Amino acid sequence: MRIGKLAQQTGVAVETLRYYEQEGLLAKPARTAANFRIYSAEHVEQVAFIRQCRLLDLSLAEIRVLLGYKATPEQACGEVNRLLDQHIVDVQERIQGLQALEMHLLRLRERCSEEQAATECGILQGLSQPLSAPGAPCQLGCEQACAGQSVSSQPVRLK
Amino acid sequence: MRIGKLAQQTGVAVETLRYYEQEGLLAKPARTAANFRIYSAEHVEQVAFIRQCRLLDLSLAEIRVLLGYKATPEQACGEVNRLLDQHIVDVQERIQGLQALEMHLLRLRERCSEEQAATECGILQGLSQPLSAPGAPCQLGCEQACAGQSVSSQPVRLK
DNA sequence: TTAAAACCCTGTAGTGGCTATAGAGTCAAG
DNA sequence: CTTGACTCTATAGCCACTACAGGGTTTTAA
Repeated sequence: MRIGKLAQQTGVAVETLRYYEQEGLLAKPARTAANFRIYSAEHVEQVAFIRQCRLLDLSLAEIRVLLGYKATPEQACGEVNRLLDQHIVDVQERIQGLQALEMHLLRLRERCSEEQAATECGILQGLSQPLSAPGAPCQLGCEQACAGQSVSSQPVRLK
Repeated sequence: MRIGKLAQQTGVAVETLRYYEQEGLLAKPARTAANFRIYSAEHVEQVAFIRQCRLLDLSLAEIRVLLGYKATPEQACGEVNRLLDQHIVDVQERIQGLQALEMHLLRLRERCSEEQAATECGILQGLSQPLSAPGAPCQLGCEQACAGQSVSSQPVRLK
């Protein structure tokens, strides 16, 4: 099958398939005399695997590792477990960072409920407040609600 | 003050400050005879504002809009409210996407509890399963636990 | 006084995971 | 024989930085 059909069957864009091949995730397919890529059932399976991993937000580097373990089945899969455990921790940390962020945004949003001149806008005022000293509870005027939940001085890794 | 001190005071890297200037977020400062940037107290305030916004994960484009409203204070701030509301919705959607992702990852992780050959590994097996038809409950073997919570066919916008 | 260290400048390339062109060639249907 | 759909390579763009390279300037200490 040619690349368009593989894209259709797997739900992965044609350009992305070429990109995966370039990145060494997808085995190089045979070519026709006119240099068109020709894929087999194994390629379909491989793309499905990659796609599953991407839906779980594994990076291409992590997927490369997993593909390595698939290729050498005699190897113990402890590394697979560790990789997944670490990924789960990463996801959980991102969730926590985003939840703290959400709370700060909601508090900030409360400060301006109606249309008014920008000088009066509690939101712009809240955003204009200078950085508090390290250890201060909250930079956005939500001391009660956000007690102890200060915005970190380094942006959280949210992606 | 020179760029290094501004960086120190605001907690924003020197290169990032130059980048913000290039992107039109930070007003161009005066220069010494030797072409060094010289910043004023207003610059400090502006960088603090930008940093606050970045800590709240607002994009540089969004910050540009907010800076515009700060510069024209007579304008009503309804747009500010709408921008923030949309950003809150975005964050909430990201949280939901990540929580669904976390559940799928935990279910997948349950499938392999010990060291064994990769061929036996429930995780690699789970990741190898072909894409299910649209509407199927779960592609990872967690039909009970994830009932109705199928992994979306498009990757969630997690960033 | 002079040497070293610390700072600053511009410009460019890299990150990840695609996406979107440009400009060309190939193939199937009418 | 032409039209349209498909394919090819190569390159640039996205975001918000980060990290050089290769120079110039200022400060500090011997």
